[in-house]
Amino acid sequence: MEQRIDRIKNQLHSKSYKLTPQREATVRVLLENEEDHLSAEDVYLLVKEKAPEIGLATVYRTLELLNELEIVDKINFGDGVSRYDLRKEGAAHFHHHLVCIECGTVDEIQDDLLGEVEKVVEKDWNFKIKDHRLTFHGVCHRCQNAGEESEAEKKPKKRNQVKVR
Amino acid sequence: MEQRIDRIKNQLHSKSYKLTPQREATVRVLLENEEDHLSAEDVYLLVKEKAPEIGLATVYRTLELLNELEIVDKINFGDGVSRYDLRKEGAAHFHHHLVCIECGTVDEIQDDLLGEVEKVVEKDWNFKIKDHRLTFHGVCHRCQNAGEESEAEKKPKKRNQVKVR
DNA sequence: ATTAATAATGATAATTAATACCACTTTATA
DNA sequence: TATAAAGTGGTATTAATTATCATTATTAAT
Repeated sequence: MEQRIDRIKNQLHSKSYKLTPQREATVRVLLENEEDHLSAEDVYLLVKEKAPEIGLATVYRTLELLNELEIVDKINFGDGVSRYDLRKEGAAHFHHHLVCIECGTVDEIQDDLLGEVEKVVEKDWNFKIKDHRLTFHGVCHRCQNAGEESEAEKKPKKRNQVKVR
Repeated sequence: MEQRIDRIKNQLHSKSYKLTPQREATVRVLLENEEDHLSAEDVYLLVKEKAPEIGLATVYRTLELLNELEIVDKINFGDGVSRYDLRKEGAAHFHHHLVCIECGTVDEIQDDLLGEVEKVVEKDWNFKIKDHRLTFHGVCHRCQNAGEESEAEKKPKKRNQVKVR
């Protein structure tokens, strides 16, 4: 965790930005909720718990900055809000997502599924790929088994689930 | 064109919706601009040229309806507006997009690039895929050749290009 | 055909995510 | 230290979308 913060600090410094306390608090929230897909509002509320004096505008600015530096990726699952997803360190490509249309959960796929596809696109369409977004919408393994599931096994819904309107 | 409208009319009727004059005007705009990726506002302005009495709310409602019936797909390229894209008739899957970060143009890929990938996802993640979104961000063939291009060849920018903030 | 119920529309108000603005504070630099 | 530059917080503003509601079609029932 601390090493991760240090590396992010260096990334900022290398572009002559500072890791201010507000920015650090924001980064910590992102790290502590790495498996989630938080909206700016979500991040704001979580940061406020630890640093109540922070302003919403600063959170937006920080997320925008982190996005420009490719520390986070801004994604949109079609529910009206942008969400911010930390890039995995050392990942060659942005990961993919599985959005469940039943429960709203978003799972991540870290595997590079698009290697071959990207070769085809670059060659056949003469398109220089810089980034990609791949999201599948469907029914997750949990909801497929929902009938067989005992009451005790049912996981509570999380507050920051994606809910497509 | 007329046959296409007829089939859409039937799709609506089969779910007991009517193809009202307003809905038909909206569908016509979508058909006449099939290669574009219009926002609701874009559609509204174009419909208004032919049927000035139409209201913005009706356009939004119609697009929402067409989306539910899977006649159009609602997509978001990260520039803050939803765009509406007609499904190709008989297409097994929603097509893919190439968004140019230089000129903002969106090109479409009709080929099914994800057949194998989807098999893997369904099997390895036990995820029942209903839909997908695949977008590549990068530099289009036109912008890669921009230097070699003569003044006369430069195409004017289109009004409804996607411009990522 | 007339009426009652239902569906659809248009105008506009309300909502909400995101951005702009501006006075103030902190940090770096001459 | 002074002085510029960078960053922040609060709030106003913008802009996309949705909600509301009175009015107008359309359909179904009598």
